[in-house]
Amino acid sequence: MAEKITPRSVDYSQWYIDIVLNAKLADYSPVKGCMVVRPRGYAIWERIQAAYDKRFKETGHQNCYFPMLIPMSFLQKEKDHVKGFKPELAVVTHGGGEELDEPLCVRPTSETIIWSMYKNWIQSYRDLPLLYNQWCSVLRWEKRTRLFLRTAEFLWQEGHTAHETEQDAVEETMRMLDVYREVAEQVLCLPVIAGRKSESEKFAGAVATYCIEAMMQDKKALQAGTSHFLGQNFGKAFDVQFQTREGKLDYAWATSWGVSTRLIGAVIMTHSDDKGLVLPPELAPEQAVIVPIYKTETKAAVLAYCEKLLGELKTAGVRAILDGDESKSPGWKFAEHEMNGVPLRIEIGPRDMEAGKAMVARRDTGEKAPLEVAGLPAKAVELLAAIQKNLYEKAKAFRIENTKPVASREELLAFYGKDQGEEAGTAVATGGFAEGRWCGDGTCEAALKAETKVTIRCLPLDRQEGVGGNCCLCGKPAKHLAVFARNY
RNA sequence: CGGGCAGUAGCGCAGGGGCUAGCGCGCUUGGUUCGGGACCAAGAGAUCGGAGGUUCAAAUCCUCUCUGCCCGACCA
Repeated sequence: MAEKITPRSVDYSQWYIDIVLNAKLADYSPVKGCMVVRPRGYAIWERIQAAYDKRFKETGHQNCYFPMLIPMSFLQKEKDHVKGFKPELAVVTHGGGEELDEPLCVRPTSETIIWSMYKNWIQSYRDLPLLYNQWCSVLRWEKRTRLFLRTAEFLWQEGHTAHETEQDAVEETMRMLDVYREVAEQVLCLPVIAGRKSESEKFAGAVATYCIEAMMQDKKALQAGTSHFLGQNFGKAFDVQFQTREGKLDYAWATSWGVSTRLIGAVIMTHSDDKGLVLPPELAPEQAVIVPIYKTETKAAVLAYCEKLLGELKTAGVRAILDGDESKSPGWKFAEHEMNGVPLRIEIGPRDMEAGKAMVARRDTGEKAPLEVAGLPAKAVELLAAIQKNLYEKAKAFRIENTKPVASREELLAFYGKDQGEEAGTAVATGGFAEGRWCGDGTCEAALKAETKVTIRCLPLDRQEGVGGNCCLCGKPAKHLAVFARNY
């Protein structure tokens, strides 16, 4: 099939949709705002899950499962929480043909139902910490949806922990933020900025929200994961009291943290090009594809040569496939596997066979070179590692290139261009990340957002020491170093 | 939820009151091909997004509705 991908320079949004659809990662569902994750997309999700789940276990967490339906009254117990989520709730009012006594909402997140249970399970400091996680889907009635980036129902994981002390909970919040950062960088090749959210961007019900923010190729920011310090808000709302070491009563301290299938969107928008999907080898369902090239009389020999190599690649730990489809020409297969983001393509024809070689092409750089087939499996492992590294480095260089320190309002406005926003159909934004000092006043931030749609993405954790000078927006003394950007 | 655009075969499109709804790609079958999206031949595939209405006659006109995309408002 000759589907064309809209080039990024023409329409970035359409390019993204073209990739998702053509690479068969997901499709629209009959239900508005929902998506079907297809096997190729789900395989990527499984790899993301595996990487995170391993680290959750290593940091002492256990998986569990809580119900999808939550009594409406539970949501109402924490006032900020209900205020934040009410507009996005789906509510079940009937069951078995009869109206329910109490409506049930489909979880938009599970703090409330989980803490209603924690009340029963926590009596003493000896019961703490409670370190639970669940992989599930949640539903938020979104007005405007985009495949993977914002859908009504999405897959995610939510960690919910209860602690004895404030310090323990804060440490947990930061520990999981660091797990998010590490996997994003090492496995997804996403350079991210770890930071704290401003008050206005905080999770409904949290004391503090921390996040990892990534820059997409259109220079907009994407929140890739969040970790919340919930204080005693839910402990109090659900009356989760425990006896302390001193014999007194105290409310449990809480955290929650989540990453979602949005990460797949982040990977696509960070690495892919106009030929299609580009995937970090660690995430790629297939890491190498062998494309045999033969004429009728050379077919058997070429295929045998390919089969042998395929076996060796697998033995070396490479997820390799042989594309033996006889109804497609080699050229078609090249384009197809590029569309699908297979990191390495190995072309083998009679000429290579005679020379004891194979033509190896890298998806990330497009480089193509004949390699000795004898050492190829080991070389493939090296190349995959090199691609993994290159994708991260390239994305990081792009972010640095498009990050600018700003000292004044004028500089900031100039960075984002006079005419704010994007024209329809030319969705590559001006600007990028602006780094500026900030007074910490929410009105300052709100005014900027109203005028330019630029918001404070986060206050980077490692850049807050000795922030002096004045707010780049209002000129008053600054308290923080902030990263500004337009965002998804 | 507001403004704009679009829904006709799996995909991309044409047809804008009239008789059997076309085309390209893809798909099926057979054959020839095979180093960057091959070719020939023969086939299959559509209640024209849905509902209602106007009419002798509706894919085509009218009303409502659903879905997607872009822009805005809202937002983990």
